Amino acid sequence: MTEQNKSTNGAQEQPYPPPVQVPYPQPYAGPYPPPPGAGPYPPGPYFAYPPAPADGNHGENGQNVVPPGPYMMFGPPGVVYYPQPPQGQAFPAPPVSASAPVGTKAKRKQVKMACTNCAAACKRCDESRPCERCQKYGISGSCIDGQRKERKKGIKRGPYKRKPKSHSDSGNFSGEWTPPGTQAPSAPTATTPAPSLHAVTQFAPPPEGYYPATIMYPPPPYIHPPEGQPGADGAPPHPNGQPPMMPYYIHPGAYPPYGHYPMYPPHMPPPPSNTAPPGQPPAAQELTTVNPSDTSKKDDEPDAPLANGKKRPRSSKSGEPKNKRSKVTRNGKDKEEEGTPSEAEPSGDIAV
DNA sequence: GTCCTCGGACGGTAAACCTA
DNA sequence: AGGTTTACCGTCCGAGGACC
Repeated sequence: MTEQNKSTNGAQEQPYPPPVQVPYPQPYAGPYPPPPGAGPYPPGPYFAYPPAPADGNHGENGQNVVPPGPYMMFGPPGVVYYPQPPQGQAFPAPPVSASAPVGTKAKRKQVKMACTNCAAACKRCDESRPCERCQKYGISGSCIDGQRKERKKGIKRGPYKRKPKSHSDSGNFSGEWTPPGTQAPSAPTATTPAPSLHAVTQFAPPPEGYYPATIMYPPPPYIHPPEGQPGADGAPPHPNGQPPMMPYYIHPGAYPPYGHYPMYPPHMPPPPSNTAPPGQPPAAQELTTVNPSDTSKKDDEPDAPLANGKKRPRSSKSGEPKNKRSKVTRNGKDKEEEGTPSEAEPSGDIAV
């Protein structure tokens, strides 16, 4: 849960765990799910993120027109109801406290190649040339792409540690997804409808601010529709009459927080003793992947962020004289010598 | 108060490794 | 051969010092 500790992106710090009750103006009034408070668990409301439109509900440009949530859900840990509202109805806007996720921010998007000026100033660049920043500072003439170093070759490595395979075949949602940009199966689309039982890992990663829960099961009051028939709530058909297992994403403002949900697959007995009661984080290992962004930064574990979420203090700030535009790169090479724009930049430094 | 610097977190991706 | 894992290398956020 290191992401929790990371940047808050200006969002207010909120206590952990978040308040149990998140005010919600208009409880969902459809035939399904049942009203809050139906079970021996906190009445919610909770919020979840729908994996994809099950009915191929897409916009004109093929864009997913299902609102990104948050959606309402109810139930005890491990149980989330289908979030679809009744036909023609929309869920009310989430409470403000829930729409400003705790400790989250949009994933940083990098340009493929920053211009030499931006690279030297360690500032955001864009694809255009001259880039926006260079235009702003009137140095368009020197706004050129740098030269990318060739990658080292022939470096031997030790044996790889294979990651445990997730059992998506049996419907288990591992709580992980393939990182975007890799060989990830694409999110369900109009042509590839949302799966319901297997291949639950084929959903897109949760939006920023949401956290993966585990497979979700319908609550006891739910009556499964006949095999292959959509539920009255619009839920997708249930193969073999089994309950749908869908990964949902827990909003940080939800309760219980941070997706600490034990799994109760139908073919497995629920964890007996070490399962925490609703609202309590269960014993470790229940859901290891809690945050999407935690997949990165594995090559240097000791570099983990400080416990308080702050960056470690700068090492060279202790009265050491600043060496203007003399940034030493990771490989020990001084950028100054690589023809960085210390002279390309007119009238001294333009870093912003 | 604004500007500027730059440490280091983060992201992209190629190379090395693994498995069918 | 194709998929997975690792780690190199670049980008750029954001804290904090410098400057006006």
